[in-house]
Amino acid sequence: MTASAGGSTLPSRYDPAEVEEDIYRLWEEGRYFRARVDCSRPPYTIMMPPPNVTSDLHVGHALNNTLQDVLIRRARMRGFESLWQPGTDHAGIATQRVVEMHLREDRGITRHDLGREEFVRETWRWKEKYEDNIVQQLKRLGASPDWDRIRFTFDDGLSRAVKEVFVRLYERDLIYRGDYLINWCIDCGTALSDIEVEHEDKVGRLYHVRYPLAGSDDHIVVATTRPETILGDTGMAVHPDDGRYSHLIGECAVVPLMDREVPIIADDWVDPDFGTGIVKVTPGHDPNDFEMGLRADLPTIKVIDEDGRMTDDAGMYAGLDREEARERVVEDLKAGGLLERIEEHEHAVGMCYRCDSVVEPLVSKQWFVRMKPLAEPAMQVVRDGKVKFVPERFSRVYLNWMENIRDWCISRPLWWGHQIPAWYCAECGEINVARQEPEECASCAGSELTRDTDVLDTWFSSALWPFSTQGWPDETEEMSYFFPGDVLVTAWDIIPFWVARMIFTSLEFTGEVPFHDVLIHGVVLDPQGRKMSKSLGNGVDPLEVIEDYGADALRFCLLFGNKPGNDMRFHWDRTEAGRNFANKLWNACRFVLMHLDEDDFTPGVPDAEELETEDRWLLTRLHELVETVDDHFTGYQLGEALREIYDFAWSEYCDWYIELVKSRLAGDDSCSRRAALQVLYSGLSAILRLLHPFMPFVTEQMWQAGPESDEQLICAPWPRSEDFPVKSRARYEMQSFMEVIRCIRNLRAEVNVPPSQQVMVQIIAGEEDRQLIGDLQHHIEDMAGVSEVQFLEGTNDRPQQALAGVASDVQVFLPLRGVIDLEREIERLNSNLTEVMTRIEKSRGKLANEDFVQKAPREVVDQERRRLSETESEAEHLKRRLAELQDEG
RNA sequence: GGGCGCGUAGCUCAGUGGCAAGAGCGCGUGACUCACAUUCACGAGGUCGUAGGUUCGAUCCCUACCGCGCCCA
Repeated sequence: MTASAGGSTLPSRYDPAEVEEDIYRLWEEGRYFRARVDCSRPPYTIMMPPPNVTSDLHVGHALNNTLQDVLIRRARMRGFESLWQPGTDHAGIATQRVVEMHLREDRGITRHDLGREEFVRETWRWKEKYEDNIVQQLKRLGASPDWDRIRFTFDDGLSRAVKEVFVRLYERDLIYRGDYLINWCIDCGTALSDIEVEHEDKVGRLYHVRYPLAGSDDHIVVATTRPETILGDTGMAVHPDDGRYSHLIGECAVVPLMDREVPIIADDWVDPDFGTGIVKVTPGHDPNDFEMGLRADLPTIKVIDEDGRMTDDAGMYAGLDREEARERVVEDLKAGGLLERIEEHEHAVGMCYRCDSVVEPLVSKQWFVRMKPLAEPAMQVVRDGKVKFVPERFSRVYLNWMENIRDWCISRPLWWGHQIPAWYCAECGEINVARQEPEECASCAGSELTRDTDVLDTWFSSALWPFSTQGWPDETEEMSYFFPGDVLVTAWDIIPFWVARMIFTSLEFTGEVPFHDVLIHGVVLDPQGRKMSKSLGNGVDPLEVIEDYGADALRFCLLFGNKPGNDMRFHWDRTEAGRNFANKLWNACRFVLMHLDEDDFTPGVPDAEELETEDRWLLTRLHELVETVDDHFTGYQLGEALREIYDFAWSEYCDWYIELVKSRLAGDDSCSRRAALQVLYSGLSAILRLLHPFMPFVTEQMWQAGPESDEQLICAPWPRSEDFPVKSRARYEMQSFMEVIRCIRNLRAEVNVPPSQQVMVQIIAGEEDRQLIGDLQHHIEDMAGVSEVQFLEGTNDRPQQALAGVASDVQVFLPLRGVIDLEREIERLNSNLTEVMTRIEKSRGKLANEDFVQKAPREVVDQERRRLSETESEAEHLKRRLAELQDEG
């Protein structure tokens, strides 16, 4: 693959399937993804959000990783020592569930048939398989992380970090164990943290129940949506300022069906407007009631157990399923005349975010992280801008969550995960938390120690990802060089799950933020705007897209027109646009290379005196393009950056510049030809380099066929705007020229002159324009199918049988005797004139406004004046032409 | 109840306090033009959700409202 291979040997269509695998191998063999500690260079670090080993990747992962790959590839080209840290997540409960399902379906057994050790071994096998799939998928996508550094949240090193963090937090009294109200998913058989519960509004029933007052014939009425929890009531509550009930505070009520006397207390939390203004307090099964119970020192009674059955404390309802119990309780209340009425009522029901079943709040002995002291500094770094969210609004989501944070329940009764490093002493009951299994109890020296069987919430280990992957708790070179990371790229839905937790653990254990920027992207939805899900079967498999359209097309589709933070719908249309664009580039490259082979060629920008107008224009535009693209990158506006490059490459480079230089390439002037080639190649080279982070395969493939293939594109230097000289005059000239071309093409189309038919064009223009057009005359002939350009004096010999058009102060005539329909021509010119006149009116209106002229910036006013004078001359020319035609007719 | 986002061309979406507001797809007309029909040229299509306000100037900033979606409680 050298320069001599040339463009002519390349097929006329880009076939991604043909090249992607080879190109990826080329990068891997060149070890370009590798990041080394190199203090002579600045580092740039991105931590890949580790995908779960539960299953293959979906397009959401494709978006997430494409964004990261774009950033890391550009950083690499800009000379940073760029680490993209890859890895996967053991995803405790999710993985355990899929493996269990697999065992059930394939072998008809449960995890209990295997036993804990064997089940964990089985799950490791699952992990190996899916991690491998995930890696293969990422490679197909073109992702360029440092594969040598791949980590897993459950590997030895990370497990050591998890243990270390647990022990230290315990020693600092930031982890504790106790009986508290938690969310329990009966179907998953596990505790859930607050954020794993989703609230859904459902229409249910509100039962108004009579509670007799102790020592009185009177009763009070309480509204509840969960009558079965009456069995666990240990108090009643009213708002302290609620005058209706102040006399009841301190009295007792009798819990129906249980004959238990419970106190009536006052608590601020009670909403006087809800129901009757009196609530029952069930500390064992409601989070708010639990808090109230603590405040008023009420006992806690657990009437529903972890299987969803009523406990012995539920009296005669013991053993019933909670649903059955509800029915029975309602019947019995009715029978006892204690049910006043039932009404329909909409209320939020907590559902497990994983299995969608109704969560049971219950009191259970679990491990917790004390959040308040950890949250405070984690909020501060965001308020101070040490961690910046893009878009900024997500910092509010983060702060809002942190402000209302409750202690984090971290224990899970699972087998797949980091087992909690706590041993209980059979003799004295002491909890021994240690990095290694203790030989004896620290308190009583007893030797009978049993380890807690629970494991930690997966997110506990994910929270350490930014530093545990770098060798922490050891003081590694990596820690001091690559940490903290530069940017984290993730979807908004895991800000609380993951982003927040990384920030506070990182601050607690390293004293630093884990990353400086957080780029938030949206969720990829199906074409109808629904979330992709397995149950709907509307998911899009990234591999399928890659196979049909190529990885670059998929990446294009995910990036083009996508704005940070906004969700996006997946559209095959856009994938097709990506494929077409790749093909367009491919062909542009073929064209350039085809001409490069003919003599030896050195890349570079020619001397100023060798440049033609179009060359100066292209170089100027390249200068602007690089600046704009860099600006967009600074703001993480990757979609906009891509759009800029796309527009430039397709419209300006291909449609205009290439067309303009064709004649020079075919001509005899070797000096002009050489200059054209150099500018042509400069443009192509810049486009390939700018586009490489977005569409790495096709760009690398074309680079390999070009004259600089001794170096791979992946490590070629990122373009600098100062490499391209700016000539604003050229931009102005080209604009005028393009207007003239469009005008001619327009007139031709007006009367359906086919491209094959050459026409003669007559032009009337002022001295300056005439000079300009004269210089570019040959281009006009090439690009508008013109056989000859004649310049006319404005006053005499104005053409009669001709179509007329105006571009600013230039009048263009197509003398087409015989095909002109006078009526239609007059009509057309009239409608042009009307449009021009409205513009003039608008412009004059503005300039007539004193305030505008005085207060608007000088440039804006000047620009408006220029615009007016141009439009006025257009109107003049149109009017004159109309007059001529009307005389004729 | 609190917070957030969205509403711009037929569809999906970008965008900006000041050009005649853009793209992709779709649509209409013409062309197999020697890099590319996964193409080229030309065109149609928008009161930038509604009503006020700030401003010399608002699609953009502010307020209210309507419609859609999301998050938190």
